[in-house]
Amino acid sequence: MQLSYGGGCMELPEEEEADWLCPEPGGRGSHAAPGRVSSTTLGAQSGHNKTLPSGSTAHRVIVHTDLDCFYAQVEMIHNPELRDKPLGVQQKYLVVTCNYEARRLGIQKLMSVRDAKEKCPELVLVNGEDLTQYREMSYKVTELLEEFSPLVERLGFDENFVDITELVEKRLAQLQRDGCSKVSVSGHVYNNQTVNLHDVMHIRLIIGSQIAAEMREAMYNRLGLTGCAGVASNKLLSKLVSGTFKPNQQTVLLPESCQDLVGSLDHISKIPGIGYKTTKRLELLGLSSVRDLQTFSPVILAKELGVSMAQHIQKLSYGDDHSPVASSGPPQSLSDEDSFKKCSSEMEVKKKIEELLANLLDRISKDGRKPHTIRLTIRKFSSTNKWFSRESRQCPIPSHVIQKFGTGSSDVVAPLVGILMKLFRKMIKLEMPFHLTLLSVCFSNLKALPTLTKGSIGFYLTQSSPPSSSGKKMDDVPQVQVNSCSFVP
DNA sequence: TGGGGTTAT
DNA sequence: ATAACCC
Repeated sequence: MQLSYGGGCMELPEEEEADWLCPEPGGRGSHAAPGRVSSTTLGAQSGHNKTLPSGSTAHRVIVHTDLDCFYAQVEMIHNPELRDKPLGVQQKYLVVTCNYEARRLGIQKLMSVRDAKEKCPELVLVNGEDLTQYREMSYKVTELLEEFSPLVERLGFDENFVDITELVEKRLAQLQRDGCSKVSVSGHVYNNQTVNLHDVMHIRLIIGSQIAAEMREAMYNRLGLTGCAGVASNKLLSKLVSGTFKPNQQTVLLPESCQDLVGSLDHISKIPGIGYKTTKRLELLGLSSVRDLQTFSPVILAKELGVSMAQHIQKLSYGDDHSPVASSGPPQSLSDEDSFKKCSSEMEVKKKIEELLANLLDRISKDGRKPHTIRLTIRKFSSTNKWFSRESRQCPIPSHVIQKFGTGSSDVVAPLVGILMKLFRKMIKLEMPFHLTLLSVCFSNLKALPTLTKGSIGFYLTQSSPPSSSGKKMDDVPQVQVNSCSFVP
């Protein structure tokens, strides 16, 4: 089967199609009570009816989406000439991602530019150190997915989790009302497992696969982006299964294949949530396969990692993950960083900080919210270094500086540079030689502007004393400090 | 090894 | 403030 799109065709695997006889079309209680997921009654096969309480975590349908080589795709949309060429996106000395043309020629993610050029001299490289266009496209994707369900959680710039449980229940109810005829899976079924049309969870997941296909179609038609999707009953599983058929395909996991999926991972470090450090500690305990972790003594594991961590990762090893899809909403922090070979004088530091700050101020003004905390992070050069060690200092932003954020051209730069240089001196003694390889500035504790509702104190204060638009001599005029009031949202 | 992000301690 | 995790 092929789905055709504006710009071409996308291959999708065959549909598995079958009749699904609806036990109880349109009958009793087909409308869900507000606040709860609609009851689903299974006719013929079940001896007991099942009801999902609102917020139940037991029968969720989760989609994980994962764009194909995201940065490279954005660059190709921007410059279609690059379409048919091997393309890599470069940050400093690294090719951080590349298109599939380049992958066919042996280029891999995070390969050094040296190795990449050696492997493939025709490789076209574009600089991807400025993330602006990627970030913008990334949020367009998240917003598109939010049209399906408000429960969308971002993971990096190119992945999202969507909890579509309620949407699935609606469609299920609609199918039953229609006296439904057919339900067919979209995309792959993990393990080629046979769908049991008398199993409601199978039906839910199949409906989920259709929704996932609609999501991918919308991403392609409206944004020009291709990607993978995985459908399963929790975040962990949806993420693991989305990667099983790689470029631009989707896969649904039925519950019976869960153990096969986690068992297919060749190492515990492949479980999302088990990172570098935990992997090392588990290896010291002699654990390397997922089965090793599943069958290891929980008591001894807890002695090494603490009860909480131990229970958490052991559950993960079974494919158990009850963590909710937490809507990301707008970002919690905005940061800008730059790495370099060497920075060793206060003047250079100040210059870099001013650059980072200028970019951040631009971004924060578009965001609309105001940061109440600022942080400076550095990385010191060290040959024997534990290689990624950063130090940071943060402080509140004075309220009189916060005021000046939204208001266009006001001079917020000087006081912030002052603050950042003070933070810098807390970490670096200027009388000692230093050698930095990274500087980063971060705005956090972002607060929405107070909403001026009729009746609020803020409303009348700003009505009687509107902000001056002169922008220059605001310091002479006593300003109403709306943001520092205790009634901000 | 980049340039971002998040949550837990 | 750092350390862990994710991409």
